[in-house]
Amino acid sequence: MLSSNDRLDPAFFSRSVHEVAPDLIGALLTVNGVGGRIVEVEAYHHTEPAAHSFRGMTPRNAVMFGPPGYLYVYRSYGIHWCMNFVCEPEGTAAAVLIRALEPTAGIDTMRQRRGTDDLRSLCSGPGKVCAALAITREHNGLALDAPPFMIRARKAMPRLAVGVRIGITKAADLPWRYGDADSKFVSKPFKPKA
DNA sequence: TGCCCGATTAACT
DNA sequence: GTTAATCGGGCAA
Repeated sequence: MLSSNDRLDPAFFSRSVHEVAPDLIGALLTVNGVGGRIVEVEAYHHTEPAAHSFRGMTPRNAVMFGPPGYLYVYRSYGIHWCMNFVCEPEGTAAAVLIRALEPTAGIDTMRQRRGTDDLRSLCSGPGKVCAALAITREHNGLALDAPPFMIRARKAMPRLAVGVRIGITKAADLPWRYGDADSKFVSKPFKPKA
């Protein structure tokens, strides 16, 4: 699952999105050395209607149907980019959306790209993450275990939070949003445990 | 070809 | 809390 240098490889991503998603919380993600600690993600699976892959393969979502450990990038609301890690065995068409990072590397670069100095709003949302990391259509379909990407397993176990996904209307009740319960860098607070 | 709507964000009131 | 910005994908005709 982990290579000797703690880099996450395709075997890590070949598991269920519901194992991969929580395991990504606390992992380090950088693109060309710029990035931070993953604090919020969401899982998407072809069996539920909120997933882009729900209605089969199209030119846009083709990468989701490919092997795990690759990046799926799409344009959101005609304005933003969102990045996903393809998971599960090839052909499953499941992925994890990266929703928020705690900035740790290349902070000045991210401040410039985002046009703000506020650390908390630098990467607190999927569109913001891609803006800060300069992710665009060009990165769609690239392997995650090779430059410019670097994904390292977490060093310490965070307290996990789970909730419903944000900004969707279909399958809106599925609790497939995962986060670090103690991070203040998430896009929206997780509802406290009942 | 046309039409509707979205895995969002920032700037409003 | 509300809403405009902005455009490509997916589906109906």
